[in-house]
Amino acid sequence: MAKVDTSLVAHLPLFAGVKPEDLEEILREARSARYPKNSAIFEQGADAQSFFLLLHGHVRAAKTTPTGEQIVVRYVAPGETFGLAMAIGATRYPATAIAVDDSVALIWPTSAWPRLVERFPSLAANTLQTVGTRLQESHTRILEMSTQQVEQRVAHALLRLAKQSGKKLDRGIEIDFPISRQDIAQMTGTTLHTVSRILSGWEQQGLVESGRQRIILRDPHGIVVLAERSPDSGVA
Amino acid sequence: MAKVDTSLVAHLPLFAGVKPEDLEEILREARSARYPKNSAIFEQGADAQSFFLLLHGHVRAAKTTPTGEQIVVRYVAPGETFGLAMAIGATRYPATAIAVDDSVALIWPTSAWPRLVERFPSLAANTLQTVGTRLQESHTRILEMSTQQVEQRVAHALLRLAKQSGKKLDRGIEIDFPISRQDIAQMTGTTLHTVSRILSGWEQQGLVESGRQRIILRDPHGIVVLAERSPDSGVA
DNA sequence: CAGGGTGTTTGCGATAGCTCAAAACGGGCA
DNA sequence: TGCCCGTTTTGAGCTATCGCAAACACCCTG
Repeated sequence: MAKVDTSLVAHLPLFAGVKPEDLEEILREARSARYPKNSAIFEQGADAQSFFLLLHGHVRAAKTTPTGEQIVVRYVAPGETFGLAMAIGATRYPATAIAVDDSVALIWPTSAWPRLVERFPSLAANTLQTVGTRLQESHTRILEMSTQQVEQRVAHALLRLAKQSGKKLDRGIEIDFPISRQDIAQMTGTTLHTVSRILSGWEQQGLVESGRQRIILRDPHGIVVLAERSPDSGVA
Repeated sequence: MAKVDTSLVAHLPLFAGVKPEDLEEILREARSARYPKNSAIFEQGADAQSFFLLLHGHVRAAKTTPTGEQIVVRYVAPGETFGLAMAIGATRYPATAIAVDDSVALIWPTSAWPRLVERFPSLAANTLQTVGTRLQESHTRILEMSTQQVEQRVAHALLRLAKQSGKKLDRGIEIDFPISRQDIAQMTGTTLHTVSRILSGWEQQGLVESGRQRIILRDPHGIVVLAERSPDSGVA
């Protein structure tokens, strides 16, 4: 277990207002681990023994129904925390976390959280902020699912992914991790078939370029237009 | 402005782990106000000058799209906090809060939050817990909207309302505040027409008894069955 | 007690998106 | 290099739910 360089994480929102020497103390309680592509980090319903800070790679958090349907709760990008069950008073993970790319994360034992929060109250405040933001985003998503059609929802989802994990290319913006039609369907509350049809259409119009688990937004602005277009203002 | 009796609020999750004398200090910073039925407490987009703890009544938090569509984010019951924009680092309210019944709330100025959290770190921890729980619920709602049909979603919504704000009657459980078909539609991502049709059907089967802004679950268990029934297992 | 207004019910198309089915595709691995 | 498997595409019906429209019922007010 290599020692973590504080300079790599000092700027993260989680550690805002934490003194460098304190940060070192916090990091001493963590270990780091590597997760190969497609490996599970934790399973929904399992005992929440740890919480995580993603350093490299990308992680998909998904929730499964008793009947086996899944939705993608979110994609975790480097610098973000996940598996914070303890912070919300849960003892089990409410979702499953899978590395969608080779990934590296810092891991703290859940049991360390109360002590850390006591010693460094800004941790609680910072986490509150993050969780609050996620709650907002979650409400936005509900609003979208209630009021928008599938095409607009897919547009919004891609734009968010591009903002969070977009890689600038000459030809456009590429989503920087493998993502399937199925994944997008599970983010937007539709089926992979519908997503496929939509992307095919967009490809024809030159809005995107896509392939197996790969999407490039060639005309981000055009997609913004789609995302904001009111349901009936179709091109005559 | 009458002084608030600590015994009324001491047991609330928000104040868990706060010493009685500290609680008094916290309450000294608050004032209380009365909101008549159907009055606005704050508007989406307005400057978040205060945060609230509901003492009596019921409050509906709703989010509006640029195009005027609304969804109900949640109903606030007595003992719950709302308008915590500051906790999540926002300066404007992300939703509109309306008293659906004559209501009374404690009000703190947003500016007091940082000081309070500094002096009483358990406030942050407790709030984190609450917000985390709401995030969970929010994810559950997304899961439902993605995977269930309208009838099941309405069933779940009513069951949650009954649990949160149900009043036991001989004939069943009554939702203890005025709620319209439209409101339920905005909680479940459908239209008031569809909700009306569903409730009419249920009324025929003796599952509910309902009228103008009033719903009584006459057979809660029957509704649980509906809520959990897989999409296709209709009665032949 | 009548009037007006909000909330509710119900009918009747219209349709977005689902389901089922099958073929084509692409990439990694032996 | 060729095979195999997971992913994507596309077609063709089907239906749950919406959208519109109109009639209705209840409650509060004057």
